[in-house]
Amino acid sequence: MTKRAAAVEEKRRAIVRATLDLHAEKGVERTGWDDIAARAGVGVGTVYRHFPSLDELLPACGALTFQKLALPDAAAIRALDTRAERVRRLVDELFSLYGRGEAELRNVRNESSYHPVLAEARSRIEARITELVAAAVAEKRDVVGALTDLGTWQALRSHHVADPARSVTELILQLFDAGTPTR
Amino acid sequence: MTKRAAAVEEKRRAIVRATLDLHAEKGVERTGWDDIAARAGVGVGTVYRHFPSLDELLPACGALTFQKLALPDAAAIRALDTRAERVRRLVDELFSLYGRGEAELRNVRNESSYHPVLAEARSRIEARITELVAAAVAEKRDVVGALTDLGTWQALRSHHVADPARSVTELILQLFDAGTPTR
DNA sequence: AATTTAACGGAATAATTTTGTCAACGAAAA
DNA sequence: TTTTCGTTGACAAAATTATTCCGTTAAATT
Repeated sequence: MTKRAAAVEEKRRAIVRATLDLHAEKGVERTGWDDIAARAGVGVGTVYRHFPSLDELLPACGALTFQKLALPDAAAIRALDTRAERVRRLVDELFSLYGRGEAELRNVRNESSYHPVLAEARSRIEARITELVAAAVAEKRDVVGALTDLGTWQALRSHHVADPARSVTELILQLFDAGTPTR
Repeated sequence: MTKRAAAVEEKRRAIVRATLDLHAEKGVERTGWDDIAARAGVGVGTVYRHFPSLDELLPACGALTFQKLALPDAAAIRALDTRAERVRRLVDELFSLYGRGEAELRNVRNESSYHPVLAEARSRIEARITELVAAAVAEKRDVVGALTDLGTWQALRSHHVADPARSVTELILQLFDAGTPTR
């Protein structure tokens, strides 16, 4: 009873992967069952057999997504001795997170308003990011939070800044160094 | 023939305003004719009489929106003598633009992919912003562009930074001042 | 005042999209 | 060989969205 089970599991995986792809491409709301079936190379009936409703499908996607995101741990940052090190690490961790989860994070932001599952994912993620920032700096958390925010990263990205992490790290450190603020 | 015409014009205005409100609230795609009619306090038939299709309605909204946005003029920035002044002015202009057109600019970004009208508006807006940045600084346009981008502004906003314009202006000026970059 | 004209409203209808089912099929398991 | 069970995709049901139509109303015209 194993060849069969393997095939089933494979289809299940294909369906989840197809769903994730489509979500990344056109968002959660605009992704329908037929889309998923077509993309996964299976019949609609099969999709329904595995996931009777979005309440089964979305969590399956969510699990994979969180696995992919691999939210960084605040302890690793807190453990570092100097602020400069912590900031550097913070920015590196966050920006590589954004890099590997760009589409997912975008959807979570854009569609959380009308989908509870996404709203919950969003607050989980944002809570963790807040922790990370708090672990890195004790002051100016607002500005640091903003400079390491997804929105800022996207801005750096779309303006083709060569090394976003380096730029932001330096900006933040200057922010603290600045004994005599310019002007 | 004037009392009638005035009433008609008033309805027309109500419809456009309702549409803009709804777009701001839930996006263009999720706004339907019935929504618009209800919000404007008119019948669906009336909406159709004034705007037979989205091809009439959206441009009407667009015109009002661009009027509201009042895209800043690059010449005003270029005319300033020092870089510090130009940067300060750039940030002020852009951030107040973002402040007054937050919802509209968000939609233009989020929905430009599936609506040509929005795509065109987007490129018009972005072209102008690029001009403004170019008028303010000759070097590091990428980073300056990023730091004054809508995404960055939204990040500052959501992180409750007290005075986003001041913060960013200082960051940018430090960026140029920094004789000896930190570390 | 009577008549014409044109906008209005919104129920009714049509079109589209989305969701969900099912009987026939076929390959693995018994 | 027979049974079991996942698969399929055409099809039905439902929900959503778009569009029309005509009776009503009020301004304009005569």
